[in-house]
Amino acid sequence: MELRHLRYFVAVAEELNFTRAAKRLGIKQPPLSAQIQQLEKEMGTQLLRREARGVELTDGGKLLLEQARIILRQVEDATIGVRRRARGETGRIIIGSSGSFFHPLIMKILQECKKRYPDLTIAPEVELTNTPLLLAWLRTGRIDACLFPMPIDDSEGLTIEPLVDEDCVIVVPRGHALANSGSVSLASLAKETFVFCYRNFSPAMYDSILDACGRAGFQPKVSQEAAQIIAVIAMVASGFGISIVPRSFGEVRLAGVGYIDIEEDSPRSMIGLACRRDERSASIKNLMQVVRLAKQVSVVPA
Amino acid sequence: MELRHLRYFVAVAEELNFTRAAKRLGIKQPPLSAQIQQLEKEMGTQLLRREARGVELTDGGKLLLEQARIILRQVEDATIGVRRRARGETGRIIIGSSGSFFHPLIMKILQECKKRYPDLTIAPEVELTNTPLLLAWLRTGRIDACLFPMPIDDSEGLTIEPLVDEDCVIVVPRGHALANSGSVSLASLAKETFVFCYRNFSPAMYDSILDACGRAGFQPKVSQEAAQIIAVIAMVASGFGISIVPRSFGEVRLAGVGYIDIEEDSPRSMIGLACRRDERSASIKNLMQVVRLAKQVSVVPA
DNA sequence: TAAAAATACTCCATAGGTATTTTAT
DNA sequence: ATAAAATACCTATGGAGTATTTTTA
Repeated sequence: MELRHLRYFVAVAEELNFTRAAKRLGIKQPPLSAQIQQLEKEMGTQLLRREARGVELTDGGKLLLEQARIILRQVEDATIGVRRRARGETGRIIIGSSGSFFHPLIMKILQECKKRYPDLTIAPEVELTNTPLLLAWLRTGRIDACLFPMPIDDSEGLTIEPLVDEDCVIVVPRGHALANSGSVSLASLAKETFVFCYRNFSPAMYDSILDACGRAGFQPKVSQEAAQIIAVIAMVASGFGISIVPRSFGEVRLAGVGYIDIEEDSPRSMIGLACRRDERSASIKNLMQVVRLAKQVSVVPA
Repeated sequence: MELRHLRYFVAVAEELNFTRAAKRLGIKQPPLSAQIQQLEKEMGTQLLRREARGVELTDGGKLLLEQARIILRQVEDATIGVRRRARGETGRIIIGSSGSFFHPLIMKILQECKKRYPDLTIAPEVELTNTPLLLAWLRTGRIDACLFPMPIDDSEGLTIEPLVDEDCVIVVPRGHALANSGSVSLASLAKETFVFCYRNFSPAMYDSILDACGRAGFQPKVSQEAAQIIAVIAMVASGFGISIVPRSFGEVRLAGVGYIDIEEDSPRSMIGLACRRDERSASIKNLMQVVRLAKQVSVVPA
């Protein structure tokens, strides 16, 4: 059986007249009769009762009419769906990230993507992990794109779109000596004890902070390490020490912590969106394109 | 697009190799390539990425593979379904009846039908009505088959399969003079007042009862008429009079009534199943056939 | 170099057209 | 007598086969 048989059958079943159906189909009556006879032979039963005035449907014909309409509709829908999928307008992108990112630009990009491609789902990879593993996941295809703290040591084979470049702030527990300072220099933190994320969580940020401290003349004493920045802030609140986090984490208004600006030479936190350089999926290219455009429009140079 | 394109595409998508797919399809590789190229042209996008070692699916190709499998499955299912429908193994038969019939043979036939054709639904016409209207409904196709009290005046164009032939019993209210009689003659009811169904409800049964009374030497005095036999029995219970109903209605154990046998020359209640003589639907023919066979097996001559 | 798909062509099966017959009012 | 489908036969599109080239790991 071919779709032609179904298309022809639906025409005859709707017109209840071979001649009119043939005209509607743009073919002549005899070949139409022949095709319907083929179909009846394959079905092993009559589908249409030929009466003197037109034709009527048999029980089998009635059922086939229903089914054929559904099938033909589905073929059309599939065609449209495949075209949209190929254009990257539908589908599901799994996007990874080491922990949560609070920068408003990231939210803006996800919103913009939803606006342009409402049928494209951007799903976060649920398992939280660290940068090296995310890199491996991106390369093997477990995830399609990933938010990374930049720079990445090993960006071989990846396309990276820089997204966020912000400074850091100091997190101190309520009651700390510096809690009421408007801003302080890094050097004044030389005697403090610190809580940081494991270096693996984000080598780039870790090194950026340690480099800045080095330039300020000290090596921070680390009392405690955590697996996420949120956990770091919670630990600061619990008195494990102070910490340095990207400015956008100042949004996390945990009871018991305060944020202080860093006077000059703050470590910078940079985040980029990465995908495989040889990526063929239009949806992922669309996402990267949205990032590129959104930055142009909204990031005002400081 | 034709189903051929989908069949070929599924083969290639599953083998991920044109040559093997062609072999599986029983055609050669070049025409298979040509068909897939046609499909890609119609879809307006690449479906398969041809790599040196075999091929891989694009996003659009992945979606089409899913959809094509569904469509091809649906075509197969439709084919099987149409064949079954044509054989009368599936579908829905609307069966009419004037009121409820309690004869066990009727139940037996419905059960037998369910057993032989489990996917064939026999649905009762819900609107209760009378014999002449049911006849019209059967002729116009509102119902497909109908249980009728026999004989029918106007059986033109119908096929009728006799189903039940039983005698009648007398219904009396509790406390009636005859309530404890084992059996009585019709003649002894000459002075009673009666409750009957409207003649239109079932002309055959009405006439059968009146004829029997006539032969017994009296014309029953009718105090009240009802639209269903069940209602008649309820009215007897309420003291409107006595009545005569088919024996199988003795199953209706309404509080306040008793049933008494009729000594010789009882009116007979006959029920037949009718369908249109020119009926083409195999399912309805199957139902009639079940009636024919069930009678042969189970009706033991008295 | 080898494996696999694409290209170029040829052929023929069959979809579709034309003319006519059959069928049932 | 008419309307409509079936039959018979012809035409030609395009699906499939054969031979060869191209491509890439």
